[in-house]
Amino acid sequence: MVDALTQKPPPTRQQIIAAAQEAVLAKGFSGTSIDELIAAVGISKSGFFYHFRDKTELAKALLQCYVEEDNRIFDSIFARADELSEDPLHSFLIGLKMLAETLGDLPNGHPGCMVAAICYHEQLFDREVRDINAKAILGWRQRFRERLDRISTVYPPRNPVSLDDLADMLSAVADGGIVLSKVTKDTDSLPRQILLYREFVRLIFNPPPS
Amino acid sequence: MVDALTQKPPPTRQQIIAAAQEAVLAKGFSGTSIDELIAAVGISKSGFFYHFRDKTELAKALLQCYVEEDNRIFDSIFARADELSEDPLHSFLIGLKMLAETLGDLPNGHPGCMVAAICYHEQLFDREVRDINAKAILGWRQRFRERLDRISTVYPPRNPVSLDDLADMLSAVADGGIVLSKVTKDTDSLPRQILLYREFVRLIFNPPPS
DNA sequence: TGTACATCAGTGAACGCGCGTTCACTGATGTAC
DNA sequence: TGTACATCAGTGAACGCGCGTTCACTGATGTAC
Repeated sequence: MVDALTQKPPPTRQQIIAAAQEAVLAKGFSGTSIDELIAAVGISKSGFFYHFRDKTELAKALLQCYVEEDNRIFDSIFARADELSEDPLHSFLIGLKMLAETLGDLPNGHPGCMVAAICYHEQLFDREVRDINAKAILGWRQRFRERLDRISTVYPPRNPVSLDDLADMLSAVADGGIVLSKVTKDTDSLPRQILLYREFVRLIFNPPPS
Repeated sequence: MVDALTQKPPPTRQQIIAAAQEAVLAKGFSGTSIDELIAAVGISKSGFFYHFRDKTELAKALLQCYVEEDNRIFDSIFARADELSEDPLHSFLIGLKMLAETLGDLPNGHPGCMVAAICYHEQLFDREVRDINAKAILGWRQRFRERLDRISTVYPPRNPVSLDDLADMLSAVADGGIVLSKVTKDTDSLPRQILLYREFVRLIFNPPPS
């Protein structure tokens, strides 16, 4: 759409993935037909099978794309946060604030989490796809766990919580916040949930007022 | 299964819904065929259409059943918690603990949240189904919001948070925790997320140590 | 108590459309010598 | 520079299976009088 006006349209494979992403998040995987994807992209059915051996390979690509994009966003947001503060707690809080803002700026709200969507189709796929999903979640755990570790050396937590669980909680609140937003059609409730999580982190690590 | 040994097997309609619930949470709605449901229940295809006008009416029944059951569980857990403490904060904390234990006792982990599953199929259904979904989430908000209101009159919150958002956060953490559990195959991470939420509530309302 | 009718909980056969997949083929571009 | 071959990014037609849905029908139970 946007690229139609610029020099190079995205390669066909990426167009298929983009169309599939939107459709799968709105109708489920089996509810999304190859016919509708090729109609959206403007190729023939055999064109689709040139890019993907079968439909489950599309699911794999969809998931991989989503996870990579997600990680790119996290990378850039929290790298920027690190530039703004050297204190690990402040940097994390700044990053969470920016994450909430980024999510709030999405025009139609977050389209949905592909990890959750695939999770609710797990029995349709082989171990490989499920492994990508598990690796994604464990990757986020590790990513945030590292920050929480650094924070806790400077600010010992006020009460003993598992830092792995606290790291996971961000994924959980995001996933749950997305459902909340989609179902209530309140695009702002996802960022507000992220900010609540931020408040929790602050309460846990902030030294008691002396 | 269990009822096969007792006097009366559950009525056919309930058997269909039970089979569908399991299948839909594992393979998505379109990925679940009527054929497999009637094979599981042991009736003919026309038998299915005696109970449901079409497939989307099954989705509606599925969702309604799930929400009602969920509300029954919340009712019983938090009623029991109210018996154990008159203090609104303590009662809520007790209820959350019991909720975590209940979820942890599920033998194969939580099978999945039907509200989230339907949410990721929204475009397949009409307004009625989506309304049931929205009403369910708003019902949970109201349910927990009332408790938070009572708590906050006794224990003014330590920092200004929206009690609606805090109520929603329980749904979000539960929904996200379910995905977390399913994807990582760690059935215990859902209850641990609930307990983290509990910790957050405690931190917000507990009076600072004097 | 017997008969007539109605409702309940299904059966069995058929239908036709849409789905994912395959296969032989093609024109444009790239590479070797 | 010309020719031969290979690869890329697809096309078009066909296939057959499974899907949701319909329709006429049925035996068992319940109800009216």
